[in-house]
Amino acid sequence: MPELPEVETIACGLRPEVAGRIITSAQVHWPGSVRPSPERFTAVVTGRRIEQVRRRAKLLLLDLGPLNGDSGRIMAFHLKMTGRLYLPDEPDVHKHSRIVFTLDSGRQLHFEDVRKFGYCRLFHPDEIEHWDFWASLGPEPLEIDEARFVSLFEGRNARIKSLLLNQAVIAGIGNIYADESLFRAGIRPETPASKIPRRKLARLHGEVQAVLSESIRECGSSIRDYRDARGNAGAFQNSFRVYGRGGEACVTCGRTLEVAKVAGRTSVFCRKCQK
DNA sequence: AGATCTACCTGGTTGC
DNA sequence: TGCAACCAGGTAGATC
Repeated sequence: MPELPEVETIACGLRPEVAGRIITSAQVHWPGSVRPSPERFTAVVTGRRIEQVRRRAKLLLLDLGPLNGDSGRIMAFHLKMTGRLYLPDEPDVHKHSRIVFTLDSGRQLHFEDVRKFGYCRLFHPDEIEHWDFWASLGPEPLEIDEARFVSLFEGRNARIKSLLLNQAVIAGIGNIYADESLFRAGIRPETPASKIPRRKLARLHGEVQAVLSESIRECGSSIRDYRDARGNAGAFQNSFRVYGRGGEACVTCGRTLEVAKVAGRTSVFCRKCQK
């Protein structure tokens, strides 16, 4: 389930292989994975140079250069839960390959997605700002300072975990890093943000940044589907303190970690260490 | 404003 | 072994 660190890892892995390369062909194997239509999608991207590989929130962006004097395009991938973007060693079409790009280097770039929740959308550079999802995205958690971070939550009655997961409040955090950050900050996921003292929100700012940075350093977390651009697993799952550990002992106090649904998501926390 | 539910999907796991 | 039920989770959209 690619969140910010996983998408960042994929972007870094992809960059040296695809930046500067020209897309010589694109095949769409599942129409629902692309917008606009597969015919249009293929026609628009073919022949363009991939100029940059970027990330914004959980979106992986490929900036495509102009063709025949037009404005260039942005390809925005959302991997959702099971999406993968990678360069297989051998050209091939796998069972869940939804889009296969062939590059002028001879290598292929695959967008695989078992559950078909992910997508790739095409935009004109000045058009992406009008995309509702893009326009609604909150700040990047690694670029925001403490005061601004705290101000995102102050006076809000929603539960803190719900706000952390809300991409319009802060962008890029999903279930894993929400639970891990809240554990480290000593805050229970169901706590209304307005009830959390300022100093604890300040601490949460530090812990969110620490968890995300550590995970990026470890090339992300691999649970089931996630792999980086070269097909390798990340290692941060070995550092999980609460996610996926319901019923096990808290690493800090030994108490049994509890599981609850908060904001509709499975949430794991320690009743003793998180208040 | 915010919570809750459903839909979108498939594959792995669990339980009988 | 077979098969059904359940779970994972990001986002949109509807409803209260």
